Amino acid sequence: MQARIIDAVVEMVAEKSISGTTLANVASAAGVSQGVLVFHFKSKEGLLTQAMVRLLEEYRQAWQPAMASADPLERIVGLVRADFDPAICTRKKLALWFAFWGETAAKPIYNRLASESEEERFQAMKHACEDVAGIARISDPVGLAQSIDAHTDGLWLQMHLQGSDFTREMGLNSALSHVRLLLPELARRI
Amino acid sequence: MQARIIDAVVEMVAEKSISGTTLANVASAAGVSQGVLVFHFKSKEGLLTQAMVRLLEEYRQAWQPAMASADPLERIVGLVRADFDPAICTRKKLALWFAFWGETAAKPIYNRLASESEEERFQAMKHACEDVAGIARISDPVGLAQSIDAHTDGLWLQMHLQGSDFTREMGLNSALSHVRLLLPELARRI
DNA sequence: ATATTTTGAGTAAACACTCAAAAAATGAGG
DNA sequence: CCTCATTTTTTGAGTGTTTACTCAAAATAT
Repeated sequence: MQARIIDAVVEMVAEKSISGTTLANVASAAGVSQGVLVFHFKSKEGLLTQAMVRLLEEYRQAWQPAMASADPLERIVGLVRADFDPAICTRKKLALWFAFWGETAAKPIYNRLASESEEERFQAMKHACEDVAGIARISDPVGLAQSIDAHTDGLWLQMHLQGSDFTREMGLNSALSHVRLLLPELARRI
Repeated sequence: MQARIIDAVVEMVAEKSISGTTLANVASAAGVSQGVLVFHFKSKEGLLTQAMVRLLEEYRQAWQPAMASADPLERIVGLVRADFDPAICTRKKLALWFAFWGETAAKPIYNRLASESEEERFQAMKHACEDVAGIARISDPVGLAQSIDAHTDGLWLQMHLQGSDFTREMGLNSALSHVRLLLPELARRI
């Protein structure tokens, strides 16, 4: 039930953004009464917060497994691939990310969740880049990590704005090309 | 008067996001009645649209002048610097960009404006990168342009989320370092 | 005198949220 | 396996507030 409700929230936020998401249309989309939304999630903000929590958890589950590899290059590529995973990088979910990012200035809770997620993922990328400096000549591993992350974030923006003109596959190719460019010594392995 | 009203809209959207921006608090912030908002801008959406138009115009005015240069490298650096211009890259205005990007999935008008602005700027970057291929060995000028744009967009996201921990100067340095990395032959000139 | 701009009280609709009552699930004793 | 008391979940009509927007009248500019 809770999952079904959050599904409906995701649907509504993706379609109508946060200002257009109401208890009424979430309840209608989930096929339940408005009362049950408040019973389970306390408020509209609780509803949206849980939707964001689930989004961030899904995202973490997409990149976390790749961190088990001993090879730092595999970890870097794993992190990049996760950003363009078919389960993660959908039009709907990109719309969700941007909807929440659009509210971070007004709602500290969204900012906290987004920052923590971003930071956790960045630390993983940073460690992988620091480790990869052991097998390739890298002058600034932290800068490398920032550059890879910034690039993928920028591609998300382009995918979000350009719609279906810019596909997931194009994004992944661009992101991997960028990594090859930054790690020419290891390019043949990517 | 119109400018004063749009100032108030910018203030409110930055502080309370789009869902928290109402005719009442915009009117109050501008020191005018609600009626005059509707008289000048027809609707809340008209008000927000004009605020976005002004934001995009300001942005264009920040990068457009640098396109007059005959040196493509100067144009590239000019485009990057514009993204971190003190008049452009403020916390308030970043909040505005993300607020509108958060609504693009729901409101086609914001999507159209954002896409057109993004596209126009990308063409400028692409031409500069194609031209710079004449003075440096560049295998993929379009990829270069995408990479630079994606990187600055990603830095905007980090600045937006991380608040004052990540300053404009840090962003500019990171972006310029990235360009140096991509154009090693011309790095000493940047 | 006429046109433009501004006001502010007013309106209907939409909003998030409440709550008493109904329905469904749970689990212990027979 | 049933019974029934208790708890948990769900309903949907209802509440007060806020919302975007209207409009006649007043103020200001031309």
